[in-house]
Amino acid sequence: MKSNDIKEAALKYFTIHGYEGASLSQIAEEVGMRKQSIYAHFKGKDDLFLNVLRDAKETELTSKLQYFSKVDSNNPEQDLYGFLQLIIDLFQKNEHVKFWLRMSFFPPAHLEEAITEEVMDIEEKVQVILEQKFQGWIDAGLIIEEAAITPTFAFLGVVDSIMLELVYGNDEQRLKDKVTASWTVFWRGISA
Amino acid sequence: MKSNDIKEAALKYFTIHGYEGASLSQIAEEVGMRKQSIYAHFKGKDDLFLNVLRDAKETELTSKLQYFSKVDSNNPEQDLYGFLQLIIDLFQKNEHVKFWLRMSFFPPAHLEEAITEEVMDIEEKVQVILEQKFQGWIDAGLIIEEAAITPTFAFLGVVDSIMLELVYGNDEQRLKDKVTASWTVFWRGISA
DNA sequence: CGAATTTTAACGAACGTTCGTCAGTTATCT
DNA sequence: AGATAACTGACGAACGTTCGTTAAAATTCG
Repeated sequence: MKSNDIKEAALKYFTIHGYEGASLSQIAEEVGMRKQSIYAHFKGKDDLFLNVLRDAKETELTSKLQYFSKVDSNNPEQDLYGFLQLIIDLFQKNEHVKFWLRMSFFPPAHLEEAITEEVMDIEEKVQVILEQKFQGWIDAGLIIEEAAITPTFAFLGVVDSIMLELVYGNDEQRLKDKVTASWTVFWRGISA
Repeated sequence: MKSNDIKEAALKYFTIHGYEGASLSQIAEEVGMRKQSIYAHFKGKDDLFLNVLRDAKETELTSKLQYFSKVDSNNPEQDLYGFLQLIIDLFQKNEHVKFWLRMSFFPPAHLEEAITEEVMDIEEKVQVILEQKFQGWIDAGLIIEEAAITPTFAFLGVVDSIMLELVYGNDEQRLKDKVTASWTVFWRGISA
């Protein structure tokens, strides 16, 4: 399907240059066609963007949900650290994640509403699952006894900070060190 | 000085729409002049942008350095939590910070090198000071005995995650909860 | 002091370029 | 043959930028 090639190229340029900075000419050139031919597949720039956005959302969502449905151990240390590694792997092999991050926090103004809706949808689902997990571990006496929302938010914070370091991403060693540091302190801060 | 009005308006539009999405027409209109008049004060769009960038850098740097030179107590809990509050205050009353954050992580491609240089300069200075502080607290037995870089990186991670939440910024209560959660877990994870 | 001169800051008009988009035509492929 | 998807050509609008000009403010000089 040629539409997928277009979306792939669009993803690349939207990620690097943002919505306003990405031009249909560049995207078309990457695929090996003229920019007008894109209109045989999409209604226009917005339509193309929103399609890429939804693909990115699905990648993001299913990867995360699948991880937590797969692992079901009573080993929070392994599960949580594994999730951090999943994020790192996803980010490095899948351009969708960087695109998703950029558009989550700096969306094109005229599409902010549509984007925020999708972002909040994921955010909420992940938070709910994470909170349930933590509640289970608290009940099992595996981590400190407190409101489940506390380790949930703290962990989401660790995830965010690692994603930022991934975006920054010009120093592999620094990334490893920051992950190790954040994880060490976080785990000490919640383990019973 | 009219130049400052221009820079102020430019800061606003660069922050909201990014480099590519901000137009000189809009910026000029905000100040009450035509876009051509901007060229009496700046060589062009790049020159205007880099001037705004350097202002933002100075605000960012002096605020942070000043905080750590002012407080010199043996109370890391107070100092560190105060720093988080400083970040939040700065962000909410000063548009420079959001601009700085956006351009740090998603710079316009053709200015990436110049921007990265400025960003790394701040990053490094803050890290050095923070690491010295932590070393002092470790030596005084106030926090866990380990390599000073560990709490430093972990704390920088907390700062980053809070800044992201500030950018996201559509839920004041959620911000407070995330700050509280991250801080609680972090502090428990490093306090002796 | 007052006149002459330079500097500053704004302007309208226009430049060449690129943007996203639409219409009509040709080529490809079942 | 008919449908799909590519093409060429053209559109108005906006972009950043340069030009020449004007009016006012600041500076220099007789």
